[in-house]
Amino acid sequence: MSITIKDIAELAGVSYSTVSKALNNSPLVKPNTKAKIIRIAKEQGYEPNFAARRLVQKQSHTIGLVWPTVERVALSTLVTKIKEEIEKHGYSMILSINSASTAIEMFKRFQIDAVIVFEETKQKMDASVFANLPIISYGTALNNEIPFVDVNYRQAMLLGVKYLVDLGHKRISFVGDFSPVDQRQIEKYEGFLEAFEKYNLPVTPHTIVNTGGLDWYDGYHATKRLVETDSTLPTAVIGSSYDISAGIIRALREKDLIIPKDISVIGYDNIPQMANLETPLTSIGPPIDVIAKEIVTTVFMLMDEKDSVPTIQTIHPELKERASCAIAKST
Amino acid sequence: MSITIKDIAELAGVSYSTVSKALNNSPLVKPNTKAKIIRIAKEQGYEPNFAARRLVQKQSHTIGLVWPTVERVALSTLVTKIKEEIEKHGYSMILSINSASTAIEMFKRFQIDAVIVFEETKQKMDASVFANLPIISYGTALNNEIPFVDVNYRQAMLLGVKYLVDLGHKRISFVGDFSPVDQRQIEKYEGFLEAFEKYNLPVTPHTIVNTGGLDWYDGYHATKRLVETDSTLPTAVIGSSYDISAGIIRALREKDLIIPKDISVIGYDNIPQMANLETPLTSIGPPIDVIAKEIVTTVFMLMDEKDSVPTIQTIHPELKERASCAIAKST
DNA sequence: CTTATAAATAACAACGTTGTTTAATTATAA
DNA sequence: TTATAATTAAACAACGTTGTTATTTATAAG
Repeated sequence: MSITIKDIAELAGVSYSTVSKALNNSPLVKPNTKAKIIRIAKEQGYEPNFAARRLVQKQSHTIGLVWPTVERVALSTLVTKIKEEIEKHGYSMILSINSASTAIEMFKRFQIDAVIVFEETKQKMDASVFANLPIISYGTALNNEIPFVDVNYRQAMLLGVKYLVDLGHKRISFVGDFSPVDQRQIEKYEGFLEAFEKYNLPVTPHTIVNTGGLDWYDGYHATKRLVETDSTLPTAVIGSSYDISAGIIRALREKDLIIPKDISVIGYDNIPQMANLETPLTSIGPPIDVIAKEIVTTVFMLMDEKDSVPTIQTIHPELKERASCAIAKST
Repeated sequence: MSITIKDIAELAGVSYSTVSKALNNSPLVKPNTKAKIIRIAKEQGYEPNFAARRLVQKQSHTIGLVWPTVERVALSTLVTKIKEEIEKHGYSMILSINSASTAIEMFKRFQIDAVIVFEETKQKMDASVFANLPIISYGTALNNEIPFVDVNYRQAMLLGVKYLVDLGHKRISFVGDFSPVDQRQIEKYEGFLEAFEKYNLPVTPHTIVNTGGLDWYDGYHATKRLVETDSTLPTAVIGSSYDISAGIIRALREKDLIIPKDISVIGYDNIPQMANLETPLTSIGPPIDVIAKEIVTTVFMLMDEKDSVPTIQTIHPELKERASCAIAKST
């Protein structure tokens, strides 16, 4: 049996309501008694029962994050950032790796104040599951009722292509996976094509390189194939993700192509790790802290007043210059 | 204001205690009334208040997992497995990426029934933090009071070396990171040396290859260095982790060395992903499900009766044959 | 010295459940 | 019928807090 405010009340010779006030640092109790009560509480190793507290105050000051695909590293940086952001608001974050609906059920048991969902695939979820619960999704729109924080992938590609064009590049390749399951990858691909059209760039058989996967070696193999053809090489390459870009760099280096002297490279995913690659990579996409901040801000807005939040919120990408791009050699 | 059993009682024309019993499927209420109450509850979208329930029943049927280093993929498979194992016991799992002591504080607020800690570095934690809380650690001993599930890395290396020796190999290399911070890596290294001595194998400058890091490219570079020397190549290589082994395979393939015809490879980390590498890799270490099961079993033992659990529990490794080892060519 | 006023504490009613006790109803046997 | 047992439902006391209201005690004003 753990110790309660009643036990402390007894020991201090006051009523338990006084103990409650003292421990909550209420001005309604005399400094003397307050000090004494706090002392006794500490001595006795008192730990508040949060179930009881939550029964009367409705909030838990905790936000739940649903993250069923822990195996995907890409998001882990974002998760960490979101946690930090949440803590700035004086809240805690808790994680579940269950599917969205199971996770939400569990979070409700813990009287979580709001939920953030990272889910790769669109879920059919009964509206009753998230009724009266501030909830937001990132990555995939779960449902048209649930506010959704999105990234403008097309604009990111436009940004990247424009940057390269401004440096004088014309032969640009896109190395990415555009398997039909992942909407985000497709948007990157389409964004690239859009930009290509906009800048009137020449499409060749090597403009688009399909990796067929999202791992580093998928990018590696694809790039290997690209650079081993006899035709003229591109002067710049855009990789569709952090991992793929790592593979690209590896393959280029093996061919003794020097970045950015011989070839320029841009990678999608604006994360700090980009700087740690063999060549620090110029990257596109919203900086990870911007995404984190946006998500967290939206959640808190949602908790304040449900109606003020737009259903879709789009984050705009930025370009972060590092050391992997140079002016195109005049060919 | 959400709906409570009292509201349902009113609607059903019974007392709230009857509603409670009906919803808990107690035999003390007539099937008729029970059905009616359940129907009304469903109609009204009743959701139990778990804070209230927990106030009277002390258990939450949830286990917390502290996992401060989400960025490390290696463990994510294990985390997923542990979750499944916990669910087999009818419990839920919840995650925190905070440091151990912060996470435990939060878990206590949620009346978590037990805690599992994955922590890379030894923590100094006040005993009061985990007093009266079933807690267990994996990976690193947190504290001599907290039961600790360990892996016998030395034995794993012995197993691997023995297996290769039995296949006739004599020139075996160990590719791994033994930076002084990670105790586990060091034990693998020492285990390898121990085995080498036991089987009287010849130590050469290439017996031990230090990667200086745990990423795939660390293994890749190290192996590259190894195979590009002029001296006689080893006939077998042991990689100290999944990622490093992936790098080893890549480097060997690039040198047109065929696995296992030209060279045999064993990787530490007995995870299913080993089968998906370019060459399915024979691996050593406790199978991930065995580790998960051991951890979860220990936690439940701990919840039952605290004293029955030994402070250190060692899991023994196994060798999983796949396609990466062959009989040594007679040189 | 009252008496009004402020400060400090005590008392008590929530919060939404569960589990135990008590009461009311119904069925069964004498 | 009536006493008795079995079934069903109601009543009530927890669980450990917080917040509101009531009471006591100290302080100041007249």
